[in-house]
Amino acid sequence: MPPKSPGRPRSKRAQSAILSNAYALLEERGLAGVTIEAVAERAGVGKPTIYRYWANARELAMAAFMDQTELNVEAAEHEPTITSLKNQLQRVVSRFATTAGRQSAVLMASADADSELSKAFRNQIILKSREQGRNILQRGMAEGEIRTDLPVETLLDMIYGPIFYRLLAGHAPLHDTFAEEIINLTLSSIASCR
Amino acid sequence: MPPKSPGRPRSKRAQSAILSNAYALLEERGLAGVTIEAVAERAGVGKPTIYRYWANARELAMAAFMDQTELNVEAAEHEPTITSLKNQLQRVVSRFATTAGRQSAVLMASADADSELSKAFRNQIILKSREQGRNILQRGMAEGEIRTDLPVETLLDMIYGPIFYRLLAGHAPLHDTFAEEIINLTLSSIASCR
DNA sequence: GTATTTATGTTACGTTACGTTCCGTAATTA
DNA sequence: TAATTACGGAACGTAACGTAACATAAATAC
Repeated sequence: MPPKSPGRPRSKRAQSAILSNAYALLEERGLAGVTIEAVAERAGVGKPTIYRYWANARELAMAAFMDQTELNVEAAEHEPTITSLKNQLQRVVSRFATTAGRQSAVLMASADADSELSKAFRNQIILKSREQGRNILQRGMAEGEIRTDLPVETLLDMIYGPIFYRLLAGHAPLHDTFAEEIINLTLSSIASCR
Repeated sequence: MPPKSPGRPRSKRAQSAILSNAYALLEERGLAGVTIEAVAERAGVGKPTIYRYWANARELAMAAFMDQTELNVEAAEHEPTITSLKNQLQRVVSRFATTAGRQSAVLMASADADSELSKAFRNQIILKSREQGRNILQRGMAEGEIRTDLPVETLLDMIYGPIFYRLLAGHAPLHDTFAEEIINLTLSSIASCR
């Protein structure tokens, strides 16, 4: 299965040492602590090896964060929409209520909008939860649980925006009941008339 | 009126040249373009003069942004709460839907949480609108227009969070009807039963 | 007026991290 | 065995940092 090209194959050991040490530095010292030279030293790797894969320290930090993040949980089939929303939002809150999660807002803010890796980071880390939420809402609409006359994009921003707002401004922590409160507030707006 | 201390007084000309050129660079090239050396050259000022006032380029950029920003509009006395909210949110959207406004999210994200100037920036630029919103809501509660059994902090995050979420992720622009849509969605949650 | 004090702009310096280049060595295919 | 590709190490030029030393300018104090 490995591609039979000649030459020394790329070292999986180096690759994963780079990513894991970059992530560790991101947690310990924040984005500013993720310098190529620091990662190279801690990972026991040469600087050119890092530059062969990533263009700069920011992109490496994004790759490291993505490498450590998996948010792929499907909603249960016949769950009420509100329950699905609460569960999903709670998972998102848990992921970002960490030291490194806080840094993801910094990463996104400082990202070069044109780079491919920035787009991937935005889609996979920042916006994936929003896409999942859209799917849940649309299922709820199809099943008649959710009103269909709403500006869905704005509604999604009101559900997921508060998380990144708190990460950014830091005026309040992402506490346990945050997800539930958001969905409860949303609920009274979006539920079909009964 | 000027304090009668001996010695050459601090140059108002230098001070304002530094701030305005820093802001111009922030708009033209983003936060990364605001380097001390670039500002010093454009402002016709020595580097040590800048360092006498600000600790580093980030703090200077924050000061420059604050210097250019005034968000102090009082709500009309006997306006309905919903109208006040819409007007205020619309003003906030207008301020941040600019090139430099976009950079304010970057600034906040990269801010050193411990610095005095960072705290001032957070309070004056990022959170001031939220405080104004809280005042409007509380007035509405006192006058019976707004339910009083809601988690106000979370509600505020759902109103102002979407703005910074869009600045950060850039998945959609801050268009003209954004403020109105947010408040309309909020409205059905918070209005007293009629 | 002269001395004192404080700020200004210039120049120069050491430091950090950048991103690149070159090198000898290692690991794999042909 | 030859060819190819990746590796880690060392060295380099560059950009901007933040600081220090300096002569000069602009104010107050005597």
